Amino acid sequence: MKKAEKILKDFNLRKTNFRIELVALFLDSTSLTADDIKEKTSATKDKATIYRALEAFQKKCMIHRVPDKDNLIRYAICQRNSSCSHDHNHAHFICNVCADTFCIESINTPIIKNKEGFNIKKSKLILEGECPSCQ
Amino acid sequence: MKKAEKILKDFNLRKTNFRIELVALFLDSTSLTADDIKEKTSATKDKATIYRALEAFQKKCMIHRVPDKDNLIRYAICQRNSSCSHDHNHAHFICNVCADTFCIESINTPIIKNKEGFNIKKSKLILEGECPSCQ
DNA sequence: TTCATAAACGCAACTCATTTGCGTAAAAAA
DNA sequence: TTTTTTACGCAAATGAGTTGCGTTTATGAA
Repeated sequence: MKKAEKILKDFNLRKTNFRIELVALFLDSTSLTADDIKEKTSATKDKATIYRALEAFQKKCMIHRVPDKDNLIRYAICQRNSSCSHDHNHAHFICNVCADTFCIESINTPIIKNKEGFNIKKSKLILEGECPSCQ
Repeated sequence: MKKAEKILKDFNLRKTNFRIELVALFLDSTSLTADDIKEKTSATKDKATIYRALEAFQKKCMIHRVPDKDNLIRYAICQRNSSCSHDHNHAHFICNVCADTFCIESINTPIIKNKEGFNIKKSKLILEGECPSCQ
């Protein structure tokens, strides 16, 4: 069994042609939008199928949402698998050139004390610039 | 001359009824979406006018874009005016209850060294939780 | 292996924020 | 005041994402 199929099995997701291809694509990509997926997969051209697959993957925490340069829906595959219990407390980097978003696992989001009466429960850190390939 | 009118003059923007009302609304709000503006102003009901006013204000750096809970276009008035030269290197707080976005001027976005080959030019820090009024 | 069933697919239609075109109205400059 | 420039307001367009629904497929039980 290929790696993509094993992942689907581990996350208790059905192994359809499209979803197998999609997982393989995630394994080979830093992050993906619906449009990226449409371009880079052969199996389907239907956006509803794409969005529903993304939603299903995300519910099982196989992928996680990442920020996008143009506010599109964009996901990256989770590095540490396991169930949804693991945190996604790493920074994200958006490349201004290729518009891809990268997970920077070596930088954590800061832990910030409640301030000025705000009850802070979570923080997100988004970095911008040029990725290694685009400099 | 009222404060709103002075601001428009200072930023070299035309003083129309709607824009005067809109500046006054910004002065009285933490942040605003197009929908907020539609609800809270009397002068117009037209969304094109609203979006064009926001774009014009932003180009002169009278207002700055802030993150939104639902990825809508949302702006806040700039605290330190002056031309576009001033930085917006403060954190933003999104309230999960009222969905408003607050500028937290007392928290700066972190300055992060280039890492793993990424050329980091800018950072954004987004906090989430409950604002003082919603706790 | 076959059958039943729950889930995924594919197509079309829809929603909704935001944008654009264009003729008219109103500000600012001359 | 006249001219020029910009803003307004209406309508139509755009485009990402969603939903409905009939059909197909994967899976698990018999």
